[in-house]
Amino acid sequence: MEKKTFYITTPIYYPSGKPHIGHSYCTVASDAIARYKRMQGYDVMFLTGTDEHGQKIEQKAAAAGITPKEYVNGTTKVFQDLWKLLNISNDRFIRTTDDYHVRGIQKIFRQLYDKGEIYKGKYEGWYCTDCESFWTETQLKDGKCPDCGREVKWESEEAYFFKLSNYADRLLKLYQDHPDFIQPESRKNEMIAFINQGLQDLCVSRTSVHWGVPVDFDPKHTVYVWLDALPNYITALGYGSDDESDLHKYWPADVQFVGKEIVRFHTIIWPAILMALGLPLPKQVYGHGWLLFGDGTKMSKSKGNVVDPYILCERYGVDAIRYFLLREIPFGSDGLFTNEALINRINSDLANDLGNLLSRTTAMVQKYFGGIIPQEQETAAPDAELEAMGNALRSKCDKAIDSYQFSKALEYIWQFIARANKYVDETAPWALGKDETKKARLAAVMDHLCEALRMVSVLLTPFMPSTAPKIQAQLGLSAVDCTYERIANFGHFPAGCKVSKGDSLFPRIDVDKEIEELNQLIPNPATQKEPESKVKEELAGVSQIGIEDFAKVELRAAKIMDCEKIKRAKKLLKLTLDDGTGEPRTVCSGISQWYKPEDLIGKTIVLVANLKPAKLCGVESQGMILAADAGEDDVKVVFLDGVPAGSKIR
RNA sequence: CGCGGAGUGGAGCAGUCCGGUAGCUCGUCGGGCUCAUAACCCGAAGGUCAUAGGUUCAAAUCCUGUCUCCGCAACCA
Repeated sequence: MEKKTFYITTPIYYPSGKPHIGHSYCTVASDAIARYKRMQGYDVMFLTGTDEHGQKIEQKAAAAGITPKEYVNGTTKVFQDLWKLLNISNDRFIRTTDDYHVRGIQKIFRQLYDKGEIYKGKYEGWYCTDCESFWTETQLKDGKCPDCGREVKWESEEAYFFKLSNYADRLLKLYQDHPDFIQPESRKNEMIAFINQGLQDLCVSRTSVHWGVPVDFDPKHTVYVWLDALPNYITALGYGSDDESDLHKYWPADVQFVGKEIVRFHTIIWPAILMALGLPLPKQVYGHGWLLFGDGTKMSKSKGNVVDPYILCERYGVDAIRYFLLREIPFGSDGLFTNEALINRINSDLANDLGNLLSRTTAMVQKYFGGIIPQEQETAAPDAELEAMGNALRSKCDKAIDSYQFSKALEYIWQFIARANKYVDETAPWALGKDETKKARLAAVMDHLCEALRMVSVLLTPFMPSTAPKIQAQLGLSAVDCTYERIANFGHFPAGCKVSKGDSLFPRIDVDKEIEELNQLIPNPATQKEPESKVKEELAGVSQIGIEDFAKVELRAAKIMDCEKIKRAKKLLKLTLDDGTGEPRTVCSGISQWYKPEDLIGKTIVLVANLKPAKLCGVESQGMILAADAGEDDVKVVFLDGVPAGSKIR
């Protein structure tokens, strides 16, 4: 009989830098599912990979003086090495630069074009010739290219578009007919709201980006990220190649794990592409939460507050990290990542509960029976409760796993571990050991403890793939004793196992000492100050100007007549100024964080009077006022006292 | 009135859809045990469930207003 299949994917990561703990989180979660399903007997396909095209990579490579391909060869290797370190059991690893993927994408593009799902149109925006980049109005800095600061022009570029706008109804129907398609539930409403705002057709090619898959029938176009990256989930299975057997075997995916920030792409664009191709849709897209730091900020490369998975694995072991990620944070929600929480979990769950249970059990079997539990056993009252819990354990975990509630599954396992520890107390084997007539009872107690640990070890295998075998080795178990089938219920600890006390699974960590050392290794983003060098750089970065340049700036004293918050804006105050001309003048200033309107009314400030007006949050700002960056997160407006409005300042 | 999430004992969370003794983990305090990684077991203290109203016999849970925090969007000219 054919085995049932199970296809699970992670997003393909963008290798423009080193992977951080957030990448690890999603991948470890997927791995646990993949391993669990394999254990249950599924024919599993577990895919991860890297999204290697695009302008950012092109630029990074250029900066490094190497080709984009050389660049991604290096960075992708880092990802692959990390997955190896983290014991990730992916069956395939797709790189969007792989030949088969490129061919698959070209075929998809052509197919959609032939079907009329893709058409040629114009992409418009502000264009910087030097950077060969389009920018939206809002990306511009001072009306100029945010990258190089040069002038930009309103230009249009020929581009291909995917008729995403045609799919709104079908997508809404999809969500309605398959309520589980988007998980967790709360994200679904966001997607519905997004669709109801109106879907635009999607630009799927660029002529300004060269590092990507060329459109084979129009090679000056490069396939843009959506149509390049998303279909990796099917090109990895051979879509568009000579051999599509894997596609037929595994597609549609059973679940696709993605970060909540890309749920939109995976639940709107991706299904629309599949509909256009006439392919079945994934059964579920699961948007997991983010790992946040103690101060609640998101983990990201740009903020430089990346927790290094390598350092963590090196210090605590891979399984401890895997355990923490899956146990601490309910999968759908955001969670805090703190050193304290990590060490606490390791100490209390892994060292005290699990490690210590194994340690005390093996020590006693060795001490009382020389390592082999006698078969002559006598049961007693406390046994029943432990047995009952053991009997229910596997199905409880199955259920939690089926809804991807890792923390729940682990919680059940730990409830059982706690029960086993309590069982030791109830049965007091050290007392039994002193009485020769109680040997049979003692044997039963040891058997129960070893059996509990056996079941635990099997259930932990998907989560902690290197710890589980260590437990089994100390219990003297062989592989055939450690299958999913053999933990359906309690009571199958094999006779004659040679139990021996081994090394501690997880040594206890001295919290205070460790935190101190960690903080030196991993800078705490909450307390870390901006590097001083940056300030110096900025000072040095301003080149000298002549007085004629300064004369171009018209500074005038102006009195604040009125001031109010701009409702839609978080940071902006709208100031009405008397600049001496008699005409009131409106200026916006991003200082609402530091000043209340009533604090400002009546004060006199320095106005940059000849600044080109700009629209901010719908309000035209005719100039700017001077203020000082007084510190890390502090701004002080420059006030003038006793100067008539309109006075020139030089 | 932009969209969304959240406010529950010292900390982190569950419970909210489907009203009915406020629960879990860690921490604190007291006790027990000694097989074990000073681990394990038992017990206790500690919460007006952000706030103000409303519905109800009954509200953390439903409704309305308010405040605060966090993402996203849009702006520190």
